[in-house]
Amino acid sequence: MTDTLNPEMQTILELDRVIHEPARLVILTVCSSAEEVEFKFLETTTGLSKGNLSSHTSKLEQAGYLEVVKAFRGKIPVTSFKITKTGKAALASYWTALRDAIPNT
Amino acid sequence: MTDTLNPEMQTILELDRVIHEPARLVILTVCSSAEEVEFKFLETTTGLSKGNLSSHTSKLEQAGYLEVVKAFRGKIPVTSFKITKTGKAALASYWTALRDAIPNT
DNA sequence: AAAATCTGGTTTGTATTGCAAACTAGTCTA
DNA sequence: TAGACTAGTTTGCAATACAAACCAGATTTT
Repeated sequence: MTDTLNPEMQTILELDRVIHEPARLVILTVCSSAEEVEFKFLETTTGLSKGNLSSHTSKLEQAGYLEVVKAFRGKIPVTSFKITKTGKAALASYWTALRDAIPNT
Repeated sequence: MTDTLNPEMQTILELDRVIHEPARLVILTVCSSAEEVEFKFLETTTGLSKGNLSSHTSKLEQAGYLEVVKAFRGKIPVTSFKITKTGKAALASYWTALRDAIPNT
């Protein structure tokens, strides 16, 4: 029993809270595996409510992790999301931090 | 591009929020690696404020994940924590869920 | 022995969040 | 042209995370 927390635990305390929220982690991870992802797709696949999804994507946009692309399909508005470089990097180091922290048994 | 979220992402959306909070994850993980852990020890090692630490441990107690042991060392009160069976189980399945969700690259 | 200080926490107040219900803006249908 | 549908945003509220303030008692100082 020492007096210092092991480093992995420290990194957990410093995890990026924007990404740590499960809904946003999923959104970002989905976006990281495709060129561009539509709002509607995220809504149906994640099961998040529109409102909830909207605020999480806004937060990810504000953080600079997601780029929001507004377009029309015919006359119908379609909102899509693209992960940014910053977003990719942040996600990667989030996963890395976690991977290092998980007890390996 | 399908219409179903992969299962790992689903489990992320269902993560135990009591454990997901970084402070509590650290507290619980530390407690899982020792018979009994003192408040003071957690305070100094984690760097959490007393108040913050107090409310997180209360929450873990309410969830049935931690047992709180109140005692005296001489005349000084000492509060210690022991992880419960439920707590151990919850922590284990939290880690498992995460391990399964982490992209393996 | 009174006052001040220290120890070990708990409670309170506040700002931030996560969430869905309600709303907005426009399109399609009867 | 009224009503329903699509695609999202905004609003209101309950729950959090956090530290400042507080409390009970032990110890030290004057």
